[in-house]
Amino acid sequence: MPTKAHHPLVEDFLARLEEKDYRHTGTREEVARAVAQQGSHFTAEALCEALPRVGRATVYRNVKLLVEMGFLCRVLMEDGELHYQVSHKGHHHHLICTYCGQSQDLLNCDFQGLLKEKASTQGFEVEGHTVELYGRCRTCASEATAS
Amino acid sequence: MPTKAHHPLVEDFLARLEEKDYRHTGTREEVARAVAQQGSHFTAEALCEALPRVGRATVYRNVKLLVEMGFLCRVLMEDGELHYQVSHKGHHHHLICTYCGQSQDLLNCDFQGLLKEKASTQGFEVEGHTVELYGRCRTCASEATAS
DNA sequence: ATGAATGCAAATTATTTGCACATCA
DNA sequence: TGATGTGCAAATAATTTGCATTCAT
Repeated sequence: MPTKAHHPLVEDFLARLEEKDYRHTGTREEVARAVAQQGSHFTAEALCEALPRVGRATVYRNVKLLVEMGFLCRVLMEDGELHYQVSHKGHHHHLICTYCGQSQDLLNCDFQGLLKEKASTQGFEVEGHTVELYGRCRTCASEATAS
Repeated sequence: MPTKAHHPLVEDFLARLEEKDYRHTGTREEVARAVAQQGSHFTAEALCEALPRVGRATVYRNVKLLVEMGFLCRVLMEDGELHYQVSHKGHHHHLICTYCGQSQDLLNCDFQGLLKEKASTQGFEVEGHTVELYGRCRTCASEATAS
């Protein structure tokens, strides 16, 4: 018997499960809660560690579900490692700080039109895109300047 | 004793090896040649298959070297599979057709300025970025229209 | 000669799958 | 109850590593 949600992501996930005729289980709620408590981005492994009582396979199955439902998105790190991050709906891109590792979203930035226009000059119809930006965040930038 | 190169990528790679004090071996040349003969993008596995006489580990080691030297770049497919593709130096992005699988480069498209400007409003200093575009290429688009 | 490169097999890492058991509707 | 979900352990897939051997300089 699931507890009250207390977190928008958890609530939305549970609501959507019902909508899609998936079952609302205690384990799914735990996974969603663990996701909500992670930092800006995390690995499947980190989730497993945060959920020692939940089997790895189940963690992976639910992460996949969360991705399919649009609650999580995949983030490819510069070194090729795959991370996940809570997906802010709508177009957005990731600003990944290579100094402290934090990731933030790039807001108010619509490339879709520009991308489509550029690609169309080569006859290519853009249907989707991913953008990852690497660099240093405000904090790390100011620390570098200070020292 | 290595043969004459006959392909810019192979020649450039061999030249750079010397420059960096790596050894110019027959195996390295074979790997470079196989890379040059791949389609627009390929997996490490495909290279291994094209080079049955070369050990997997060696293929991986040399792919890594090619990436470090900037001759190859990683391409993340929509399904998460990692491919490689010959890197056209300078900024460029990939147009990956999800219908036929071909990848082409998006030319004459400099986002760096725009990206930096947008990110700077959040105090983020962009140092690098990746962009992958998914959609359909000219050929697949026209086929879809025709049918 | 001697240190780097290679091949092979074993080790890792990340993820998926089969199946018996538990749980939700 | 009856299907869906879960845990576990085994299976896979992708990549890396250890080490004896080979090769380039």
